[in-house]
Order: sequence, then C-alpha cells, then structure tokens
Amino acid sequence: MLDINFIRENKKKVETACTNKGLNPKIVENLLETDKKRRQLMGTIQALRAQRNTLNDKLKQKRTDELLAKAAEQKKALQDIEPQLKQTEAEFGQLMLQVPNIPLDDVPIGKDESGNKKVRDWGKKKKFDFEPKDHAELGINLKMLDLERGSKVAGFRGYYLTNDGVLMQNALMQFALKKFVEKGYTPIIPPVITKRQTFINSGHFPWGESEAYKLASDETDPQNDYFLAGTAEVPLVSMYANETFKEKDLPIKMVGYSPCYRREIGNYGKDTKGFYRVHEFTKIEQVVICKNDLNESIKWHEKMLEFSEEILQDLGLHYQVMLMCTGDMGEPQAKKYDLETWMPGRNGYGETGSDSIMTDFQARRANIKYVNSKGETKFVHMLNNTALPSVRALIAIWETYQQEDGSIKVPPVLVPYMGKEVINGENKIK
RNA sequence: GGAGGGUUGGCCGAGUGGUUAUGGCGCUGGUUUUGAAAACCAGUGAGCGCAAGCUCUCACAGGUUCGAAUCCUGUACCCUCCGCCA
Repeated sequence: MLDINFIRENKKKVETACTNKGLNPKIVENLLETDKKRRQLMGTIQALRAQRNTLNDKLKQKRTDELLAKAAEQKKALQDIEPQLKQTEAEFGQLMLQVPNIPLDDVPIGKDESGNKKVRDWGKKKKFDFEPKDHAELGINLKMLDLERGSKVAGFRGYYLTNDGVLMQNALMQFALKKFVEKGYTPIIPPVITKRQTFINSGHFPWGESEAYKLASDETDPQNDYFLAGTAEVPLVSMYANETFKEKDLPIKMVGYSPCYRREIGNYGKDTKGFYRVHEFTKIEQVVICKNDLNESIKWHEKMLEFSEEILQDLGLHYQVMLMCTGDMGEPQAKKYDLETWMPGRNGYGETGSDSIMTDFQARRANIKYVNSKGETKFVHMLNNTALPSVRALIAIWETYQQEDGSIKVPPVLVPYMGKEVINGENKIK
C-alpha cells in the first residue's frame, strides 16, 4: 500500500506506474474521487459530532427536556449520514489495495519478459559428448520420480519423489539453511495455512487470490477465510504485523523453510513435461526487514542476490541474473531480479529465484513500524528472495550432472548431506 | 468438545455510563555539568487546519444510550482448567 498523501501529490507518477505494470490507471482517478468524497463526509460528520459533544457537555451539568430533545435530533442527523461515510471508507480501502508499488528509476519499462535485462551470468552451459536426457527420464530411470502414480493420486502435475530424490531434496534444503544460519539469519518454519489478511499484507492479494488454494470459508466474514501460502514470504511478512521495532533491533534477517502451494491456474497447459511446474514443492526463502531508507534496501537487495548466487555457485550450476521490467515484476515490488538456472533438458534457463525490494509497501499493509533514534515512528522496509527451491534445483542438478551411463554425479557440496557420490538407482548410502 | 478469565499507547499498567483516558518505564528536547550519569522542566497515538482549535482512537464488528474503554451481542486472538488425541 502507498501513502494516500503520496498518491494525492503524485497522481501522474502513480498512474504511470499502473500503466507500466499493465494495470488500468483509471483506479487512481477513482481512488482520488472516493478520497475527496470521504474527506467531505468526514468534515460534515466532524461538525455534527462537535455540536453533539457540546450538547452532551451541557446535559452533563443540567438535564432539561429541551436539551434532550435537541440531542435526539442531533443523533438522528448523525445516523442519517454516518452509513454514507462507512460505505465510502470501505470503497476507499478496497481501492487503496489495488494501487501497485512504484518501480524504482532504474527498472526498465516493458510489457512482458522480452523487456527484461540481463545483468550478468556465471558458469557455462554444460556441453555433453553424449545425448543428454531430461530430468523426467533421469528421475524415472533412477527411481527418484514417479509421475504416473503422482497424477493417479494427486491429479495433473502430481508427483511422487522417491529414494535418492528425497535424500537429495533434504540435502539441498539443509545445505541452504545451514549457509544462511552461518550468515546470521534466523531459521523459521512458518505456518502456511494462513488467513486472508496475511495474503493482503504481503501484497499477494488482491491480485493473486485465484493462485492460492482456499481451504475454509466463513460466509459471515471473509476475513476468516484460510488459504495455503505459495511461499514462506507470506507468513514471514506478517510475523511481526502490528508490531513496532526499535531501530537498534534492525535489520531482522529471516530464512524460512516451508512447503509451497500453487494452483497454477493461469498456466494451464504450460510446462507439462516432467515436474518443472507443480502444485507443491518446498523452498528456502529469505526475508529481511530493515529501516526506511532506500539505500539500505538497495544494499540488502544486492546482498540477498549475492547469497543466492553463492548457493548456485557452490552447486556448480550455470545461471543468469535478470533485471525484471515493469510489466513482468508484479504489483507489490519496486525492483526485482530473477535468478535463472540453466537446465539442459529444456535447452534453456528456468526461473529458480526472485529477489525483490518491497520498500514500505508491505509494511503499510501489515502495519510494521520502528522507532528511529529521533523518536519518530516509521514504516520498515521489507525485502525477500528465494534462497533455494526444491523441485527446480533438482531438475538443474540432475540434468547438469548426468553421466553417459545414465547415472548422476552428486555435486560435491551435497555429498556429506547425502552420504553418496553417485546416484545410480541403488538405494544405498554410506 | 466443555467451563472460566483476559485483550488499554513503543512497553508495563489504572480506569465498571458523564470534564482532557490515571501513573510508571522508555524515548525526544531543554536546564545543569569539563564531559557523562543523576536530578529537574517540557514533550511523546492518528487525522484535518496557518493558527486558535476540532474530530477520531481502549482487539475487531454491530447494538443500547442524549452520552460507551466501561453495558449487550457476535468474531478473532491469548491464558487457566476439564475431556479427547499423534
């Protein structure tokens, strides 16, 4: 959420942000009209309430029938107009939630992924002197993946991960967690069954509601609806909702470990081969809370990216860093990098992470503040970045580390976590 | 599932229908000091307004009342106990 004062003073800028992010800029006009109406109603009601309070002061001292009659009249006048304000404020609140964050100045303007800019890459595309297989074939041959039974039981995009697939996923998660704990992050397993407000706080709602699995519904109050989070970012952003930090306690560095649930409703028929795009996976996610200072946010944004790159480098995976353009970055973000890892089976890159500056957009929604050294209360800045996702990391590793005999070499950093150096379909560990 | 008790400002905590929501801690500014601490003075929820000032705010949402932190109803959450349970 943006500051309404900022929107009033920077109407053009906000409209441009809407246009560049592919949203209808008309919402800004609607919002400002509703805001005007709301403030007029507030003025009228304030005057009426002032009159009422004066009357009540008099009544307190002396009760007369005349005063009581006047007071009853006052009450009626207020009762006539108050529902209008209530309605207008509800509309205002809904419109405020639809205004996106403003992209930073160095974000390229573009409609879709073709507008993204490559920042750098690391490593090289793996060359094979034999015909390489894709992850599905490798996984099935080596008894790590069962897609047929997965879809029998869980439907389209269902999968069973088995044997060394399980060991490698756990190895990856533990490897990444340990790295972030060493860097001073607090490891957290958050709840992923969370309330509607949690998704609004993180900025996933209203835009992404159809992407989340809805669990329970309370017809009397939509605030009591429960959804499954698609990333640990959702519960981590709200962990400190409605709380106020002291500046000396910042930054807060969290590394979440959670399952992730995604309906993939807008991606029907996309990436149907193997288990590249699935409804459930696990992920290690970084969330940082820092003070309200853009330079501080930018510093953390780069640092968080570096940490995620370090993991891919340790795993020996070739990747590229992309700076997302306005049309491909999502409504709540101010700037976003995607990390794309080389996957030989796709003969292309696949997204394995995204690193975002949220400025105070989430903090306003979640009401997370801090008191600075001057005693002023401000909204915090928040950032998030994937540390490592399970499924797509497995794909990149299997495909990159496959050998001519059909086996897969375990990346050296994972050997201590897996207890073996080669995956060859035998279910044995050292 | 059942019974009871709670939710007040950055934090603690008083307030059971009627001035301006006690008090303390912390924080900010000032006085004093070589500097600091201590002490003392002032400020310290939000909005509107140049200002005087006005309005809102006691978990959230309704209701009763001329008037609600206070009474009633619903919801969320926390605590204690009973039952069930991996």
